[in-house]
Amino acid sequence: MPIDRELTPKTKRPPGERCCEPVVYPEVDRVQAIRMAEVAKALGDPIRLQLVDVLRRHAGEVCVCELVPLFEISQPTLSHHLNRLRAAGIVDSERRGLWAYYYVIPDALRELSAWLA
Amino acid sequence: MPIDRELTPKTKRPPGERCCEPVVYPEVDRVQAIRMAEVAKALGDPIRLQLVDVLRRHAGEVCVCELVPLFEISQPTLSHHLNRLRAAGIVDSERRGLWAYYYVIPDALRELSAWLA
DNA sequence: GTATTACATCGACAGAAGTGATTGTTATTG
DNA sequence: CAATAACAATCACTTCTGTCGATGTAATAC
Repeated sequence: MPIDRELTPKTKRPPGERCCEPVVYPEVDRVQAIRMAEVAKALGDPIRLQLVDVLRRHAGEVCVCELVPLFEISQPTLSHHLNRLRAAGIVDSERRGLWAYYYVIPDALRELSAWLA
Repeated sequence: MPIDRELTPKTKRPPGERCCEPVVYPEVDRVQAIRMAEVAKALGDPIRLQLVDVLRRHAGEVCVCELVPLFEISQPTLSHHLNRLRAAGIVDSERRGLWAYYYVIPDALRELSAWLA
């Protein structure tokens, strides 16, 4: 697939002169990139992505035991995935009696979403 | 942080009767989730995220040797990250003489971006 | 009290991933 | 031709990640 922008070819440097100085720089700084990459990494698993999909449209409606049969994984593994989502700041939970209700933290996905758009 | 929706608490099941049937389901199916998770995973590294940030605003302008000094990693490691982005279908490259020009594939991020929004 | 249920934590394991030194490949220069 | 430059590929190493079985904990039911 060709690209639609003009290439700006370089000429070979004279011997001894090292490669090009950078001419462009990232717009997102390092700290921002680390934050967004952490969120992206947490979403980088199909099960976690579907979990977030369920949770953000049914906050407070589903307990963990209802989530387990949605995926072909064991309960400890699901618990682990929820932990990873929590560590990334994407979800949090509330306990009511025997049941735990997870929900997506509002605006947790906003920075990444804005950058992607 | 409390949630703003009403919880729908369950009552304990009678002995022997196993846990709740799922009442809600993901809206994104498995195949879709695998695709998007693959993209998210590739973005789940600060360097790769900044790489995409540079490339999508300067397609065809930067050769790899200009990218190396932007990050504190070796050239083979940068090459490895570019390979991962390519494997995820996010970027592709074109060779011109000694130089390789990477660019972000149009719409490669669209599905994930749309789901996040 | 005991039994049971929902969920978390721990331990272990295989496979994936990030890193760099070294080597290989291709193209340009002289 | 030889020398050099840009980039990719290989190898080795360490750390991280997904998975499950077993165990632990807290709450409810009897």
